[in-house]
Amino acid sequence: MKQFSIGEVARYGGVGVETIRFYEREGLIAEPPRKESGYRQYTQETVVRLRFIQRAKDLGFSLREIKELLSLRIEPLTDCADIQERAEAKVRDIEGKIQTLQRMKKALANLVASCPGRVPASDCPILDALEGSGAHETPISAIGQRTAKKRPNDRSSMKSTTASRRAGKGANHVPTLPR
Amino acid sequence: MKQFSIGEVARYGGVGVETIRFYEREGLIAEPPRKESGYRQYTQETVVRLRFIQRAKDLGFSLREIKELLSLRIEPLTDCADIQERAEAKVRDIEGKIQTLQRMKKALANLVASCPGRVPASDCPILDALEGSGAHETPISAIGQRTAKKRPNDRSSMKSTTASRRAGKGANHVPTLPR
DNA sequence: CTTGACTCCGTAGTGTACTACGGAGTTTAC
DNA sequence: GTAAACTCCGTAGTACACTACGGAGTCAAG
Repeated sequence: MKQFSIGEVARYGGVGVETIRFYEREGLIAEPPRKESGYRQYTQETVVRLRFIQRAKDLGFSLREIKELLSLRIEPLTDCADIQERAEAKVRDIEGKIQTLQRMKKALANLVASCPGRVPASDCPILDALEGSGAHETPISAIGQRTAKKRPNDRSSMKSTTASRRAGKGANHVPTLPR
Repeated sequence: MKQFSIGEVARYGGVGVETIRFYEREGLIAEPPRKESGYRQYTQETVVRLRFIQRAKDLGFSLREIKELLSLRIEPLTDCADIQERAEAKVRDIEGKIQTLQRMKKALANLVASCPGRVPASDCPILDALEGSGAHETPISAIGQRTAKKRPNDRSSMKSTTASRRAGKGANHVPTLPR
């Protein structure tokens, strides 16, 4: 059985040497046996696995998700419906991102179209819109990707009352300046 | 002239207190004068500026880009064409992202559709495709967002020969396993 | 033998955009 | 007065996915 060094496996797997060690630390690939020198000795299976990882990344899966897929791959009770469900969830995720990007693009394109070009910046409708001033109110604030960041952090659990109060007002509610 | 504390300006600007200090460190907002206590004293202008930042973020601009827009806003020689050009560039950037996401979605949707559902994972066409095996070759590898990461790092300049050698082979070229 | 490429390790760093902390001082409402 | 909320600061940490380093040992080709 042909043995591969880490450099070889990196080359055939389409990643860097450092990345291999990183994936090992993250549990995406197994630590292989070593030579007396301490050099890692891989088989072709690791190359296959690395290519799986790259392809899954290309489809938008995160390393955590890929790790789960890899586990399911060898789980005896798994059937294809489970994998399918994850792929469907990823499709929905991607669709959401596309929607957000489409909204951004549309708003930006409108701003570009409203711009007469050769006027001073002080009269620029794009800047006016960003400033929230100008003749028409462009609803920029409902466009962006400002979703709550998931922070699975022990320390945040003690501050959850603050988060609850904010959430109750709608995620993007900004108070009006007092006059 | 009404003065605002950092908490007030955060509330009206739609960001957190920590974020304000972060923006100050990054140069997105100016450090304001202080009270004797050391407390920051803001004006309404900072609220306006924070809202500008949020709206620009909603449109997909990075903080660095927003900083530049904010500079252009007060630059006497700027005309609107300059702002327009940046907005157009962002539209193109977003279009590229949408394209990539569409390709991902299509590939995933095809995989989902090819899945019979209730078969063992060992016969799953999704996993087969990710593994690069199976009856038909799905071109996953041309889909993803694997662009070269810009790493403006002094230290990388000494290793540029390695990068050059890799680039010359096409960004996604992976050697074939020897048989 | 020599030299250059490669390998090892654990830490630190990159980029992006925040967020939290600890301990101390200040402000505000009851 | 008291207590809670607020402010300060600089550092460290989050998430994500890598990437580089330094110094020492190993390997392979000339």
